[in-house]
Amino acid sequence: MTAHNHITEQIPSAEQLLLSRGVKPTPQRVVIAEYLLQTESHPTADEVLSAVAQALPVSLSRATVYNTLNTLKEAGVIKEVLTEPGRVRYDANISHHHHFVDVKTGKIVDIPLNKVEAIGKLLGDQYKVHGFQVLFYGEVEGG
Amino acid sequence: MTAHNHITEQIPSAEQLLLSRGVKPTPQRVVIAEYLLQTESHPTADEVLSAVAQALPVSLSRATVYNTLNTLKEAGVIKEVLTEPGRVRYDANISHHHHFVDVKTGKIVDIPLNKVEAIGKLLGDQYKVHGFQVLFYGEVEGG
DNA sequence: TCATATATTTAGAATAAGTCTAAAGTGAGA
DNA sequence: TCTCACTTTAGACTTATTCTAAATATATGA
Ligand SMILES: [Mn+2]
Ligand SMILES: [Mn+2]
Ligand SMILES: [Zn+2]
Ligand SMILES: [Zn+2]
Repeated sequence: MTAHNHITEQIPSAEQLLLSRGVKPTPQRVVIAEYLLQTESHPTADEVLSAVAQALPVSLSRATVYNTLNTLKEAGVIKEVLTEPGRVRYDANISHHHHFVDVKTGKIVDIPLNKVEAIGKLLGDQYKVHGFQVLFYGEVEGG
Repeated sequence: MTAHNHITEQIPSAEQLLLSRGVKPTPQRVVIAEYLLQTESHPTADEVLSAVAQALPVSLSRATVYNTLNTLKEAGVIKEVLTEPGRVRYDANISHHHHFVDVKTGKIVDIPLNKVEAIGKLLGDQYKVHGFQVLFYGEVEGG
């Protein structure tokens, strides 16, 4: 990495991330991971495809986007976010955090864990909470 | 309602519920509402169809199941529950409560609000919590 | 290097949940 | 009884996602 190469500055980190999780960093995987790492928009597979297709010199197929998203998810690089029926969204923020869905704009923003400590109380003035849902995953005794 | 008619005992309550929400209680709607009111399984549309199709003297089409589930949801009789990609589940428990997904069996059980008050702490010995997700719906300032 | 094995990508077919359409059925009131 | 709005229906359609089978690329190692 040279000092004047400011465009590819962050590429090594996505590559390193994939390598550290045992995922071979192909160009398609790297560019998808980079896109997810720099956005906060929680995009769908389609949104990833259209955002990344032009940024890639080589062509990128729909199947590869889905393959890559599933590979990254299984490797723990990204997480699925389910907010509405029929579409899966993806999030490179794999820390234990939560999401706030703006029902007006559809935007999904991250909520840090500490904001949720007192879940029955207000989130803060900037959020008008219509409702919330807690979804647990685990095992029940005698399930 | 006669004293010896123990089979149709609960039918009036589903009918009354639909009437009270401004939904015309057709036989198809009543039988679907009854099924949802008596189960705790959070069924999908397909599961509703196969559970209810044989219990109904008249035929029941897939489109009517979807129409009815959407009608009941818009009328506030039932709620959608999103737990996994690609399938919507339905819940006649419209109280503000939460869900616990058993990752072993796939069963979804209700969690009352008070259990969730201290969300960072354990749910209780009978639940092994692998993780949880809080999903807010509302509006963000400057969204 | 070359050969070969393995992994990845690809286009397009297939699947599956859900919606739409247009026609037929139903039923409460005029 | 007639009528009109509402409901149900079968099947076509849409859309997100997965599958398939062939083509590419990458890695290994003789
Ligand atoms: Mn999508
Ligand atoms: Mn289903
Ligand atoms: Zn997030
Ligand atoms: Zn429930």
